[in-house]
Amino acid sequence: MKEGNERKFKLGKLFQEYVVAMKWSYMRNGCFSTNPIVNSSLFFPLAKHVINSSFSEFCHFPTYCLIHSSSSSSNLSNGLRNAFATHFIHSKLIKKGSLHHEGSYLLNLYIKSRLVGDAHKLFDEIPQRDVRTWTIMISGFAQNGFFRGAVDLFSEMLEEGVVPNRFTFSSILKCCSSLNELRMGKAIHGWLLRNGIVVDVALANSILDLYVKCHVFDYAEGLFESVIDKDVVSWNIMIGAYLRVGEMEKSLDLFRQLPFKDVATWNTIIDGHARNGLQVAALNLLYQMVETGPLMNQITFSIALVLVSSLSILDLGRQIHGRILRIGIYNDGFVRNSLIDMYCKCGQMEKASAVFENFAPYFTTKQNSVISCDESAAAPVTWSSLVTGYIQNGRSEDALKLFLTMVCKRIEVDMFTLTSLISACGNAGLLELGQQIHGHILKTGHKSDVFLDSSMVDMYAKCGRLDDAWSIFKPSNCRNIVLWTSMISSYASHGQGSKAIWLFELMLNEGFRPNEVTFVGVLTACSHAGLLKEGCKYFKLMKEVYDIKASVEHFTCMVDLFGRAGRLDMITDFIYENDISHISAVWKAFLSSCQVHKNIEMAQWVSDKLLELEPLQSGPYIMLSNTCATNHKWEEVAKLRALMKHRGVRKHPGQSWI
DNA sequence: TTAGGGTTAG
Repeated sequence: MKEGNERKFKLGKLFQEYVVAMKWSYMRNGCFSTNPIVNSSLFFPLAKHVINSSFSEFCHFPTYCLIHSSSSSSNLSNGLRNAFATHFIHSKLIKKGSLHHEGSYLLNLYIKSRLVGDAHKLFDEIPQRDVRTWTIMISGFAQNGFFRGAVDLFSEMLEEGVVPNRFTFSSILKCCSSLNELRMGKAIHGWLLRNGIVVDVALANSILDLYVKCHVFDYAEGLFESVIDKDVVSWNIMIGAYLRVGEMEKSLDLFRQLPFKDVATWNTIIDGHARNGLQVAALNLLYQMVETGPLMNQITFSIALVLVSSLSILDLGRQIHGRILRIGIYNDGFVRNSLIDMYCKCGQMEKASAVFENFAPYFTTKQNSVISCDESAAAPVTWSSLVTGYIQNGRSEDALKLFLTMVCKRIEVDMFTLTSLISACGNAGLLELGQQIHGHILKTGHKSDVFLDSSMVDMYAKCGRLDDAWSIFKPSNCRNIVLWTSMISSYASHGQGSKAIWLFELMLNEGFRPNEVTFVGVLTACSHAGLLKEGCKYFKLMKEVYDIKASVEHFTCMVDLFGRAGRLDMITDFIYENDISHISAVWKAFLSSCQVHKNIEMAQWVSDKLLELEPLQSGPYIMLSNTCATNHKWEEVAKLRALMKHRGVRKHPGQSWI
């Protein structure tokens, strides 16, 4: 037998053993019936493929198998299949004693199966490691997000005297941009130039990406201009760069100049518009893509669904859902999650949970302890989306039930979910549950997170525990404007105006720039503490120093401020000076001030203004009627009630939990 | 080169 044929024969034998072992494993996991490999229509073409292929192709066999089975409704995880196959092949190679020759193939396979730890162990066992071996390991680390590890490996490699190649550099440059290590990246760029290394397009693109990610635009533009054989990737990087900093004209200019736009070009430009608040333009671009552009991929669908969510066009969302089903990319984790998120944001919780339920088998397989790397990474996002969806749709109870299910199923509850849950506890006044979740966070030793801290401060404050809120805020080492605002607003809502202002001044001293919400907190603090002068000062500061346009919330705070200070006369001037007489919320605040000060004439005038804006709302009638009642004007009260009845305005009675 | 979930006001 010729050497080549012998090799094929051996591979065929190996394949048979593999299939037998795999079947056994499926049976043990109770997944036999759903196993696509036992389906004969798949089995024979695959067998043929493997027997005719080289060893390296054989190593990709599980991936190949996965591509074919991913559109069927297999509930067996891909990662498991890959991991199993990889371990199996590894054991065979050890028996054959050919780890020496085939080591880098196997290493590649471990990386593809995302078994980075196993790959590293194998890497240490391989006796002779060349550039190839090192590069597979380094890029494997980089692909799986272990950027520091990759950089450490890189320096080890240099110490051992192995000379890196283009691929090594490309991987390391990716790490530099992810770690924001501009200096290291620049050093590598310089080294390449000094040593006359041929910088091909791919490598140039890595450098371009580094400069873009590290925000050195002049370098990026210079490099972009100087690269002669630019490919579509180079263009896409530059287009994306301009979009990220809001340079819409520049990005569109490049977009128009580019003759061959690929799917990534379109995805970049559509998403970039959406992220810059230009949703309608993004939608038009999407339509343009459907008509004249390349075929949409799963990323396009994901982007489109996010766009639909922000525009709340449920019909379009449904159409996209249909298209996703037809194309058969329903199993993509991102697409699935965007779909759930879209239904949540459009208030369609039933639809959202239906999509979620369709994937339930993925998660229940955990009982059989088969959950893959891919799915364990995707699952918490999906759960989190649904939990958050329930909370945002005011269904805290459903959210909490789902949370309990997650705990029972031992699905990792990540920071995103915990943040939403804490916020829900705050809104519902569920102090005990909030404390339990807080305890859970402390026990599991999650890292400090500014989102979580903000919602925790808010939760404790809303549940009346200002001291606990402070004890979260004080030691926090990752303060941002939202966290400061939460604490300032907490003091404000507890009537501790001077403390809120003290904290605000402290924040300014530390160099934080207040946003519109911060000023709502500060103005509320002033109004609750009767600090008329300070309130006016900060309102001016907001507009003149921080260039923040006053919104309805700020105006109502100001009206409230004048009202509580008993300066009803100032309110009218304020309303006309700021040209806000068309905003009903302002008049409502005014009316409630009239009620507090028992000023019946003013209340009458204000409620007339309010009724011009909202003739069918019960609020103005009720508030005016209450003002009359506090002044014992019972005839007026009766007249108002009659008028309401005549105009068909109904007041829904309030209800209390107590 | 391109994609998903979280915090603060009223």
